[in-house]
Amino acid sequence: MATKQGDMMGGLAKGLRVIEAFTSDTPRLSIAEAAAITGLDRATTRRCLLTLAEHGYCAYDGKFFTVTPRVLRLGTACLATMPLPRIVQPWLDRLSEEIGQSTSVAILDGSEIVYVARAAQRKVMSIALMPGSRLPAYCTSMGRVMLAALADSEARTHLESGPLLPRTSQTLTQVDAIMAELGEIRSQGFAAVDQEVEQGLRSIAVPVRNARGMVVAALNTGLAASLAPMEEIIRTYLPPLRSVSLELRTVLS
Amino acid sequence: MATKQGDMMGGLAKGLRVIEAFTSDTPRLSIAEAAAITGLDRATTRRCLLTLAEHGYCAYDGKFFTVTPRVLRLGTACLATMPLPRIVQPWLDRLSEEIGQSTSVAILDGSEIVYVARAAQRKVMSIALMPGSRLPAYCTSMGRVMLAALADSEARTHLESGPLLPRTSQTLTQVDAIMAELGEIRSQGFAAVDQEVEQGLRSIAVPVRNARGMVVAALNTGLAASLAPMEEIIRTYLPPLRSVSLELRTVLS
DNA sequence: GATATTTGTTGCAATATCGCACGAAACGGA
DNA sequence: TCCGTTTCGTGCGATATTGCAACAAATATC
Repeated sequence: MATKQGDMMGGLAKGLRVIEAFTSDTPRLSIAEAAAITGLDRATTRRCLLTLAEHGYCAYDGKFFTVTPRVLRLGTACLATMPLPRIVQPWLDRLSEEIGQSTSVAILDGSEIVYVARAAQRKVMSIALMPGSRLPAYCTSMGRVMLAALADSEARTHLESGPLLPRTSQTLTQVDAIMAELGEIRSQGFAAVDQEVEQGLRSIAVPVRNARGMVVAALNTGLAASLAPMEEIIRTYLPPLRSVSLELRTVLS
Repeated sequence: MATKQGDMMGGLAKGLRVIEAFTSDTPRLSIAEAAAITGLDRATTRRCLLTLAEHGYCAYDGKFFTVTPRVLRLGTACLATMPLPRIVQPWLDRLSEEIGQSTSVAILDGSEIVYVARAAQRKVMSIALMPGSRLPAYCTSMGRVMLAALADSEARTHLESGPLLPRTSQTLTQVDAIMAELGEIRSQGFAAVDQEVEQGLRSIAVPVRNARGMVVAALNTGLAASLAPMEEIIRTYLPPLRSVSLELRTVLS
């Protein structure tokens, strides 16, 4: 019953691959370039792009295609349908004000975390994070908290699905080392990451559970490593994070 | 040459319509519901949804479909390819700090504005705005600034493309009245909107031009109406907004 | 609890798409 | 400018998709 041949639409799947071919590294694509990235035939890629252009998702200057803000509608359809951002934002704002640091909530999508809400205070990371932004799960505090909530086999699958790049000199890049860390996180109930995502950034995260106790997201805060040692960060910020997580548990269905 | 029959992919266009059927009002859809919204045949809708599910864009519990965070990738493909957010964010942060108010940058997409960057200070609006959020152009300061940059006929087309709802008692809802306001904005170089989007919110916006002088976005700030009369807002905040807009002009290609 | 309505699924003929192959056009390097 | 290379656009047979119609299962209505 699953994946029946006649129930699939090849054209749709191909078109979505073409949309995803547009990244910050390749914001403008010719037909041949898009074909090379997606692995589709040039003729097919061309038809996809022309269709996307016809419906306003792409702009075409006769040579290059670029995606238009219209495609944002596709993505925000998701954020819009997700009650989580709207629910957590007030808590995030209050928490951020209380502790004087940026706070974020993210969910897990495969081996990546996706920011769904954020209350920014100061800029500590070089990258600008906003709802929809993605970071790999293996090296982020929120990612590890959510991976730790999965079965070992499932977490391992996600860790093995992509390259574990050493983003800094301290990044754990061995699956077994990260699996061991997940065990630690599971028993202590939070994740602490010391400059593994970015040099000079320390962060801690706690799981966010719904009323049934399932981990549905992660809540974190991060600050410049120069401001405090990890131990002090945990002592200072873990209690308020846990407190907000507990409150959220009662309001999340 | 444009819109040639054989160069279009019906399946892709239909699938995108199905994705857009998911909104905050209708976050969970059965096959028949999605078919009703999109106007597609039930069989076709089913094939679209199954394809989306197969590729991880939808989740299916046997009865209802929901979009997954995976579709955010489609939308953020756009934000990621857009250099604008990354470029303006530092300016926005500094401006926001300097004037002590929230600032935003948005672009125009048809008759709507789309937030692409934002530096939040205090919460004045009831709705949470973030990159990707949309508001109608006709009643927002940024929307009017960008409509004013278009040819009259084009601006009018956009104004007439959707209903001009009175969001507050002060919202302009007549096309001619808004067109007159656009003329005013064009000559004075900024837009001031007094509680037309939301009761108790005043905002002003200036155009953001690229090096060639084309209006590519709008920059605004807004604050609670109780804090200052419009005149004072203009006197206090217009100069710093203009200053940032001028600086941006030199860095935007 | 029986009937009417809606919904999910499938068969099938009409129709559209796929990807290969080919010619034309654009590009790049000497 | 010339030639080699790449890219674009298109014709076509093989193949996949479309939407109608029909039916069974699930809901809704009385």
